[in-house]
Amino acid sequence: MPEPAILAVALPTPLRKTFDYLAATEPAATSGADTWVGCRVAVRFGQQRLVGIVVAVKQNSPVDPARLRPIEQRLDLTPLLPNELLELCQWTANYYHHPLGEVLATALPAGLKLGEAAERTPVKAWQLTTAGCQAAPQSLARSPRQRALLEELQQRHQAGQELVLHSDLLQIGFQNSNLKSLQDKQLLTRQQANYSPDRSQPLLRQEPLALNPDQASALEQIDFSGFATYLLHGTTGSGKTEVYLQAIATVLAAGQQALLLIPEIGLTPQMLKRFQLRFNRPLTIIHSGLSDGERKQAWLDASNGDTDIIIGTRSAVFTPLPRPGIIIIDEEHDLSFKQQDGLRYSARDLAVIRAQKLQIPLLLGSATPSLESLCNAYNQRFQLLQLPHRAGAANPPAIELIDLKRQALLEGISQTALDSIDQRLEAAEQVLVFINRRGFAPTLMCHDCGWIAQCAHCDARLTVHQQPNHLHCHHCDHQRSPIKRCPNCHSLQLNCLGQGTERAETVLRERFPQYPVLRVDRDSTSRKHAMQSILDQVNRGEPCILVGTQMLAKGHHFANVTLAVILDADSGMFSTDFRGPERMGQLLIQVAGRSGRASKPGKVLIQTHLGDHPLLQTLLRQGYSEFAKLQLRERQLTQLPPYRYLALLRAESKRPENAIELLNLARQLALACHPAVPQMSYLGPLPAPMERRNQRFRYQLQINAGSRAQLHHLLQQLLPQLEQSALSRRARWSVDIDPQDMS
DNA sequence: AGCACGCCGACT
DNA sequence: GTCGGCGTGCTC
Repeated sequence: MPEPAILAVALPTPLRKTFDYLAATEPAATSGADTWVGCRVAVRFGQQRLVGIVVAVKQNSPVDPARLRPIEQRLDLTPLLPNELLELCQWTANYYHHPLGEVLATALPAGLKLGEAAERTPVKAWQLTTAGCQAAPQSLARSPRQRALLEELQQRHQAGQELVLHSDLLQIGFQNSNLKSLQDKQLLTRQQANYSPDRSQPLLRQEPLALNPDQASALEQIDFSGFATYLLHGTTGSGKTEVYLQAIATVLAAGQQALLLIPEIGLTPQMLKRFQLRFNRPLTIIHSGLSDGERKQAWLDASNGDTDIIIGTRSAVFTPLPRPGIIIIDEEHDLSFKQQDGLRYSARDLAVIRAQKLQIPLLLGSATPSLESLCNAYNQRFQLLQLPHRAGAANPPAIELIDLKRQALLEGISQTALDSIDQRLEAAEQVLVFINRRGFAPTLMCHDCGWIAQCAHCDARLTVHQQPNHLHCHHCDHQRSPIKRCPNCHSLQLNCLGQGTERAETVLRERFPQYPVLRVDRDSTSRKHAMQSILDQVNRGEPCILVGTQMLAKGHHFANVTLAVILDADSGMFSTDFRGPERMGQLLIQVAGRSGRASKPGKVLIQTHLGDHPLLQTLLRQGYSEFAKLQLRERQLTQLPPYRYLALLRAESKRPENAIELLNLARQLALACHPAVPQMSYLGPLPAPMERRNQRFRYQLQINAGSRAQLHHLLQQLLPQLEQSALSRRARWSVDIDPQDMS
């Protein structure tokens, strides 16, 4: 009898290694070594039962054979993860220095991760009974819908279709009650069917739009026969989506699948509708509102090749694609493509690796590409495609700075801005007021003694909210009742300092009482359908003022907005994060893009105290590309990404010394591996920008390297040593490769 | 991470 | 006398 094979299993634990188990011995379950890899197994791990994934089969193990346990159960007879995805996960684990088991757990939908059967829930379908096949439709003359239904089913039956999907029947206009009636008459029975897509219709449901020369040229340059990354830099309103649609049409026509990644709140109903109306092909959307069951279903549909277009957020980069044709990332600069906890991966960067492995094109689109991507375009790693003009007759908005120095302000809004708002409303047009802070005011201060309302758990001020009236910490979610009297000097003179969306809303309502003021931020849109009802009202086109945060800057199309006012352009320029200016530039251009998209000319007013700032001036006078070049030059001079490669070691603990000592050890170990030289520098341990957050003290050690290979080599040596130290258990710590947010 | 084991402080 | 705090060690 041959010895049982040994399986290397990746388990969802923070340990950076796989564990060896003996394969089950029943002959049925051990048919051929190859089929093990990519299958899930249930195993005992210490005292717990876990589900892991077999990543290799071998004949012997470095572990004492007596200590090897057999697996408890084989959960898949055929690999759940195709080789290509498993390799992508392995690459991810290496690159982000994260345990493979946790990478795989991130890649799989929750149900499959926990060991549920990899089966799709059968869909509801109907089948005619013998009586139903023979029944004369005329016998149902008294109920025309039932008669029509019977005729429909008999027709399909004659065409050889036994099972008809419930959803198909609803879609062509039949009601649940019609089906129920025929069921009661025993003319049909309920069945379960496996979903199988109907691709008999022509690919296009709707004629594509005519491309302008820029769009046509961009599309022509995409080589669908192999791997390349294309950076589609298209001004807001230049028609990027049409390029996506036609690129997708090309791969669908070749019988392939398309994967489109979008930012977390980026998928507007308008855009979704365009994709649904364009193609007669199955389309799956993977969004945050899906239940675990729906997620599993979507994943398995993609895996079985039963869906042709997959639209999803960050984690959808791990969707299986048996017939891959293209990957597209919309708004590639968006921060939400980088996961900010646990496995801190960038879906954009993983997409590059995946497209390369799959030998398919990757299309990155943005009106404000990240400096990383622009740099890759300039050094020929990405191919730059440009759409410099707005589609149709739309002209770019006129952008003006309002110098706030010496200006009288009404709660942060200048007279110039108020006058412009007035004009636009009088002209029956709409206005957008952007302010990147929710709540009423960011600070509550005692006028008599200077006391400031602080969060009890963080080094942060409590934000004043008035709807409902309370104080709220935006960093740890701590809330408390409003304060009327200063706890320090008992004065009643408590002042709200600074502006938030609620305050801007209040002021604008008072100043423009005859027009509706609609606030759009996380608080005002948390109720279900609240966002939709606001959008509906705006789309009716009547004059109104929209006040809101970043939520307004993402993707929406407001045909009648002709003025955008940015209340505070300065905060990004003073940010502790070196990416602050880049983010601010992107935000300004994105907000500006909301104004005047149709035939009406748009205007953008930017309030600032830094009117002469060279970055702002370049952005306004020469556009985003020149602004980006200026920023890139600065990054080169200051030795920062994309010219250098960063890793951030973060540590936090209730007692500050635990985190600091851990990072001190990390620094020592790092220095032992690689002394500090210009090619490899260490910064820290330093307190994080907010030292105390949620009752924990946070510190970081930044490693700045001139080459990726050196950085990874260092971490490969450093992390196992760090893990072995007892200090590593006294603080929570994590590694962030290519950190996007340094806080 | 989970879970067990082990060793000290304030409770029925 | 025990319940439970968290420090330490281990998981094929």
